[in-house]
Amino acid sequence: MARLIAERADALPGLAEVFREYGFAGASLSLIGTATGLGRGSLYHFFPGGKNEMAAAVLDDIATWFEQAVFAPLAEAAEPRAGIEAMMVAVDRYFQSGQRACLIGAWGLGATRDPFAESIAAYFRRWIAAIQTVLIRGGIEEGHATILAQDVVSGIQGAILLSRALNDPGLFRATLGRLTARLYTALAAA
Amino acid sequence: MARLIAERADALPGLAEVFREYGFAGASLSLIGTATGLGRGSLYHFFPGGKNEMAAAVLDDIATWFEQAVFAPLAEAAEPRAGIEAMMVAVDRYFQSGQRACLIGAWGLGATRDPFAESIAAYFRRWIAAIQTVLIRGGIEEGHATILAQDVVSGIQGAILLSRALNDPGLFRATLGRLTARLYTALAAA
DNA sequence: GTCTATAGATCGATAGAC
DNA sequence: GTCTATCGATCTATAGAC
Repeated sequence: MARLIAERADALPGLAEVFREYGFAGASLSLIGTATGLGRGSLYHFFPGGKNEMAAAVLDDIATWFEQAVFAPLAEAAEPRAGIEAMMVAVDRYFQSGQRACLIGAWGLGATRDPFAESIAAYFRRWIAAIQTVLIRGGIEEGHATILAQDVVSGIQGAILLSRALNDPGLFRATLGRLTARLYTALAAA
Repeated sequence: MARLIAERADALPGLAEVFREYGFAGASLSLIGTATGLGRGSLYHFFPGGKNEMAAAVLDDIATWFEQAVFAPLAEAAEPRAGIEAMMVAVDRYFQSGQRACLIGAWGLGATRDPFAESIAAYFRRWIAAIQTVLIRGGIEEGHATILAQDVVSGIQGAILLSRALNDPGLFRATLGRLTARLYTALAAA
């Protein structure tokens, strides 16, 4: 039987879960060891740079995942509205209707941001650009597309936060629906 | 000359700053001692329950501050639009155009939420209710007022997060402006 | 590559002098 | 009330056996 953890990448989901739930400072090597099933020796074998390297790898992994599971379907859809719909479905699933926090967003709020500031900023810049491109392709003027894209990303992050705080997944899904409708309206008017 | 820290309340701003920046787990007693100018002995004199009691006191203090500095002007303005304007000005100043994180929002995203879940939820419920009341007073139907109020609170939180992540205070102010405009439009149509 | 043992630092919290 | 000293626990990281 194959080992459960054969390479570095296999540890990333467990790592992400612990970091997301406990933050960088709160994610102890004990918690990480339990979540990944790896001892200290193995963890430092895969991540010689310790927690910092683990965190960087997780951020990278999330960015890669969004690239293929969210931005690609958004850009490659035959039609802007279909792309937006695909993005929203992926977002709702990934964030579990707002009950699963956005690790990158949460880290941007505190001092954890500093060592990873550029990764965090790049993630959001990329997301905004991906939406903006689709809106421009749909005939919306560039400046307006920028504002709409920022509002959507900001709106999704706010909805995660509020939906989690109020323990109300319905609030997240309803907000996603209204954001989608706003983009459709803007596209219809363009 | 009077002591700088004469009572528990005097330590709260320093405590809030450390908790906001480093999170609950990352806020060590060393950092807290430096920020407040208090030794361990004094801290445990004022907060016998340790970090948990400090955190609870900070959450309480923030809720009280919002009550008088944000919700009261919102409710007591002669006219709904003036109340909303007063709220937005207070919010922009308090969150320093999005460069200062919302401690309560950030804590809701991680495991720190658990011991304080009710305080966190109550803060956001109260904020939403305060806006909703003003909108209803302005003639907006209750269900619509709920959605608008949720969108505003969620939008503010998302704008803090995105504005901090992108290090762009202008994004926060612009988003506040658009949220205000949406409420004005809804009020004008009511 | 994975383990245990442990170093060395720091953690939250307490005790007792003043 | 405030301090210093210090406890035991836990932390990150390393070392070395297998």
